[in-house]
Amino acid sequence: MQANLPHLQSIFTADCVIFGFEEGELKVLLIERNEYPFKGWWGLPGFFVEHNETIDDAVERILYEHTGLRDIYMEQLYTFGDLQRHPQGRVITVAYYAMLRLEGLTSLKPGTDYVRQAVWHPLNKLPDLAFDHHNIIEKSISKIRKKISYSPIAFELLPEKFTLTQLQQLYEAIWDKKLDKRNFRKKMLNYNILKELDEKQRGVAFRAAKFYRFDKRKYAKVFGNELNFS
Amino acid sequence: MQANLPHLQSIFTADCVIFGFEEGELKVLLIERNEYPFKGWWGLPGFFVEHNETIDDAVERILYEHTGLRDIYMEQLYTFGDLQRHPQGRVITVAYYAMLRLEGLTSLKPGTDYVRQAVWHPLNKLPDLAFDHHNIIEKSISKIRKKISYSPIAFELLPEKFTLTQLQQLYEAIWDKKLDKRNFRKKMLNYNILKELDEKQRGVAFRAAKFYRFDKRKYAKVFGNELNFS
DNA sequence: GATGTTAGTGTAAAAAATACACCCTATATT
DNA sequence: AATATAGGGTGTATTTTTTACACTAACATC
Repeated sequence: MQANLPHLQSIFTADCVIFGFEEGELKVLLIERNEYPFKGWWGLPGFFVEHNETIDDAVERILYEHTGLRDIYMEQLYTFGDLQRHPQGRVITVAYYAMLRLEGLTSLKPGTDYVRQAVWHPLNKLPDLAFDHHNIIEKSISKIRKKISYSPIAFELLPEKFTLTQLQQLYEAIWDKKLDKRNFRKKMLNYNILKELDEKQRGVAFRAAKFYRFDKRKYAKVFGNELNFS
Repeated sequence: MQANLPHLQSIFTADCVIFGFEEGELKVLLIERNEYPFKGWWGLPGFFVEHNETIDDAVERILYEHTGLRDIYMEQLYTFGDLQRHPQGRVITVAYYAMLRLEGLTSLKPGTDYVRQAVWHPLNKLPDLAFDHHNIIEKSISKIRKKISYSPIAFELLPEKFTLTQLQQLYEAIWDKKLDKRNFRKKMLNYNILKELDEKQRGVAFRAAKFYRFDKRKYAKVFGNELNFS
């Protein structure tokens, strides 16, 4: 594709799909590539896995180098190994995903020349992407939809303190579907994994909403075991 | 570990976790290795992925070479890349799993010298296994437990025609838990994905049970969409 | 025809899910 | 000060789903 392609450093890489939620919208973290192939394109943070590091370590390192984000718990999504996914030959990539609270994470500083900038993009208006990254993002979304059905990963995407409306909007964004306010609240509160705080919203031009916090201990009790059949 | 280790042909492999169900018991397909490392040990069918084949193709080829099994739909489970999982250095392995009807699959013929024999082993008395294969099997089981909660993959593990009791025993084996017969039947029949056949068991020393068949079309309608929230 | 073994069935009670509409309250506007 | 605006917050009746629970039916064998 381009003259001065770098040598392949290994035949497998790790990619990160980082989701964030802000203003009722799901976003994904993309980087602008500063290196061939796909120089100048947007893509997922991702790079070669070194020979002496585990994949888990690699993906953490790569995310940090590309975006400055640290200590993000990522889960493995899928491994992609199509023959044409990389223009320089078959490169297998292990994709990981994570969900983040988007408060205060607006300015991201890449720590490598391979990346020009890292920017949150709304999921419903993504640019063209390098490699098969569109495909990887698709797969992540469908995994998240399933997962949120039986485990409240949603909390990862919200600030520490959140209102029930924010929580509901998040579910609505992930499922792309309106939910009933009263039923949603009833169900959520019945799980008993939310802790009501004394605090309220401030400076809003309408009745202020109560803040809630997610109770990790209770969560483990409720969702630690499998779904029930009988 | 051993003198004449073969050269590493690539740094990643694909492993197969094949589950079968027979006589109320879950089984997994293991091979006896005829090659270092772990010559003489039991392990999962697995081998190197060639440079010009997709992982999906590789895993299908490997399963065939190791066991003679063909046209088995396998799903990707997880990619394992710990530094110590292979004695010759870091080898990344992509594990796939599948579930099979165990009728008539008793005699398996390996087609490669790497494998001495392929044998079904009951899940609850596995021998010591090569590499991290115990770990891989563990992870497969927990995936199956989750998956069966929201999609009836159980049918893959039963013969074409099965009785409701067989179906129930399968669920009980996967969940390691007794279920109520009446409730189980009611629920299963209510899904409307079973077709009652005219046929009955024959030659059994007690009241013969009706056979059922799994209706794929109806299944897609019922389980095609996600779990519901509101 | 007695025995043993699994197949097959119903109902009442409890729990969960759903559909649905109005008043509350903090600010902004006039 | 009165009013408008916009989201916050709540209850109930109905339906659906889940659960707990025990006996008779059918068939082969002795």
